[in-house]
Amino acid sequence: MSSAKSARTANQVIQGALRALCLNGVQATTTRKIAAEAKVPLATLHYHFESKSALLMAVLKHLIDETTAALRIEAKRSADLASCVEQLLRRAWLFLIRTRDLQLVQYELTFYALREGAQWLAERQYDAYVNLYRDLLFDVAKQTGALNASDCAALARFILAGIDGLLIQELAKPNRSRSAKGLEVLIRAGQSYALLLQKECRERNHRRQKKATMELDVLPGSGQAALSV
Amino acid sequence: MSSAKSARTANQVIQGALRALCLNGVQATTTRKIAAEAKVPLATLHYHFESKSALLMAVLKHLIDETTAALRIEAKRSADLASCVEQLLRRAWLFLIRTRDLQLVQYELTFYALREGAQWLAERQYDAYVNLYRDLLFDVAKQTGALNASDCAALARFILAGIDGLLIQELAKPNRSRSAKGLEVLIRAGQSYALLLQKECRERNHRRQKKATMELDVLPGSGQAALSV
DNA sequence: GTCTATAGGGTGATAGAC
DNA sequence: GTCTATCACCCTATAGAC
Repeated sequence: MSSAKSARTANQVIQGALRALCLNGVQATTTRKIAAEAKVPLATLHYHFESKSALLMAVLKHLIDETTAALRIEAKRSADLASCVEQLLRRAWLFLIRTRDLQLVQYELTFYALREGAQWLAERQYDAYVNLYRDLLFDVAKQTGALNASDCAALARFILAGIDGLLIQELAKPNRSRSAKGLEVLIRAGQSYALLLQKECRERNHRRQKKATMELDVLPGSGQAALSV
Repeated sequence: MSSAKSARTANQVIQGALRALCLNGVQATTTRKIAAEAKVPLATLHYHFESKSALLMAVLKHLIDETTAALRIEAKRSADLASCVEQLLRRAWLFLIRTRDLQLVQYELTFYALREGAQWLAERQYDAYVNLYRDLLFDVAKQTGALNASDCAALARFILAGIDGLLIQELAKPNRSRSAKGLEVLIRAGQSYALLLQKECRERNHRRQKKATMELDVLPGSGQAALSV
């Protein structure tokens, strides 16, 4: 039928796959189990997806989109960078813990992607999360002029790494109160790093201004800052 | 033949499994591929290991032991806690990057373990790394009396999480220079956290001493510090 | 687009000779 | 302890009717 119905079925398959993956893990998830969870005949999977691998990659893409969207919505505007870092980490952690099973599947699928020649998808995932955190930080930072975008990206990478590390510890050996303490430490570390970056940023600006004043009637201008990625 | 020969064959199987896992990933590693890599007949696997799953868990155990042993050897004595944190992180990172493929397999196997009812092994892995870092830190900290063992464990967890997060980023989207910068940030963060813990530790000691002096001729003693895990 | 039935092959595990 | 041969099952994917 129409592509609307088709898309609905494809989505139904993805949802079924997600349930099957949560229940069995990537290793033990077969197309038959997916079809059963999605309540579609086995052949329907292969009509909508080129292969099992392609279906699982679609699931990972879905998971990335859902997670980043949820975290973006949960984010609230903060007055300063320090409280932004704090709120961001607290809300992210709360969400990730609440969706523990999905996060476990997401890690499994990421490693699966690395093996299936879908490195691009792992990279996309990485970018999606770094950009998410960077945007949320920059929303606040640009108002106070505290940090430029690339500094925000560096801070975002630090936060992402911290969250990943903490989550993996919680998955490997669950202990909520230990993780809660770890989160507090991470918040402080993130705030300290933000402060350090701000100081460096201010110093760069001062130097640039001084240099610009000195060269004002020597060179015809263009003091654009290089933006390293 | 003797159990010596038997152990040698079992080890040969583990080495073959490791090679097969590096080449194919956990998902695509079959007992046949393992047998081929190990140059043993298929049935030999099942004589030495109860099941494929048991064999893979043995591989993970082997990997944990090898990694912790290597990192322990690479560690050098440091004069103070700050340089201990730095050296520890630098050496660990260098080793992990050099053995990138093994680390990828280790992550895959850990998640596999979580699905195979071998949560205990994931916990053992977690403990092995936390204890490794804690011991290396405490070796230095106890000499200066800077930190007690449980503070060292907290610092160890922070370091472990940071390393894990950094390594996952490098696996998902490889970029050595970006990771190198991330490592520098992590070193500073670890050193800052160490300083914070030292300050707290000193304050605790002062309070305890003051309290002990005040209570000297009121109570009969026992000011043992509680050690939380 | 959806379904039933099945092809074609790979899987983990084992029996039984040596 | 080691090996060959094989079992019994499950896998992904597709052919072809509707």
